[in-house]
Amino acid sequence: MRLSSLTDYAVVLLSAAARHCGGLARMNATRLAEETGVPLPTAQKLVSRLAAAGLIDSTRGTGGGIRLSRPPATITLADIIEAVEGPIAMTACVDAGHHDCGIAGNCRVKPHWNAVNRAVRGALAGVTLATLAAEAAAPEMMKVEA
Amino acid sequence: MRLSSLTDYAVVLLSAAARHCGGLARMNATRLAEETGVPLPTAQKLVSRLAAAGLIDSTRGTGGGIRLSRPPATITLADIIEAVEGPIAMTACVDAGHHDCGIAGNCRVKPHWNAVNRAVRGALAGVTLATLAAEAAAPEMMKVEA
DNA sequence: GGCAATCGGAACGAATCGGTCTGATTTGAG
DNA sequence: CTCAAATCAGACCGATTCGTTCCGATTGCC
Repeated sequence: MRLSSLTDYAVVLLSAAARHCGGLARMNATRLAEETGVPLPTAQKLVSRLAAAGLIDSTRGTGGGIRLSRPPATITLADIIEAVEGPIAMTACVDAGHHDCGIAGNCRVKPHWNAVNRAVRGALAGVTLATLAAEAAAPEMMKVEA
Repeated sequence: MRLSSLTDYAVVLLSAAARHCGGLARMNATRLAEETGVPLPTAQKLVSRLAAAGLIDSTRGTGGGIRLSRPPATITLADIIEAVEGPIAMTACVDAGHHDCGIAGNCRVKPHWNAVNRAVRGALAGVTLATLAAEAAAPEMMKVEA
């Protein structure tokens, strides 16, 4: 129940991009890496995936770079996670294409997984990049959940 | 963003246990494995973890077995996930004891992760074992989210 | 006191994830 | 028009984690 560190990096990179003129200015992966501390090769890899998912527009060549393809308020955490890790499927049952579950017919829990899936995805879709890029959080958010 | 297959198995096992006399009758790992299709060694391992987490009471020796330590309605999906996978921490930042994040001070996203964490955990805590063990789901729940 | 059955922990193998390197493509200057 | 610099894009390799399997410790019955 932990999202990969690549996803964490992706959020950091996108937040940094969003903070620069609201993401309208053209950035490149190298500068984003320097600014955030994310290793450059990793940042390049993430840029590729995010571009493939349509979250950012990338332009090659000298003077090229990347840019958010949508306003930060319309990019949700669920979008970012799906772009980096693939579809949000809590169990293999839910993921289309994986029907090799040994339990199969006996599994009486399977019908409930989709509801769980939607609940989690809904929670993630409620967080936008605009929120994540905000400078300071409310004090209550600073408290570490023990 | 997918919970491990062990967690999936744990939910199946606990649901099966809950269905037998509301979990009051004493079951053993072998029978649960036969009934659900979960491999026996895996079921045994899960029983150990669930017992260590206090979700079930286990008794060794001939005629021993396991039993839910609480009513199914008071056991949430979040409890099961934490028992099998450990604390629900979406990022390494949130998990206490892991402070080796290379970004550290520069990371302006970190304050927001706890809020995300609580949102996801809240969604999981809203699903109880009693719900998961119910025989049939509403028709809308059967629809696969493409 | 011996035996059988059960849970509990430790070791092995496999798969996925993260990081690095090299190549293809485009723009700008000369 | 040609060359060169800069950028994104894809392929390879090592490392960590996950899942499985096997063996030992403990308990109750005979």
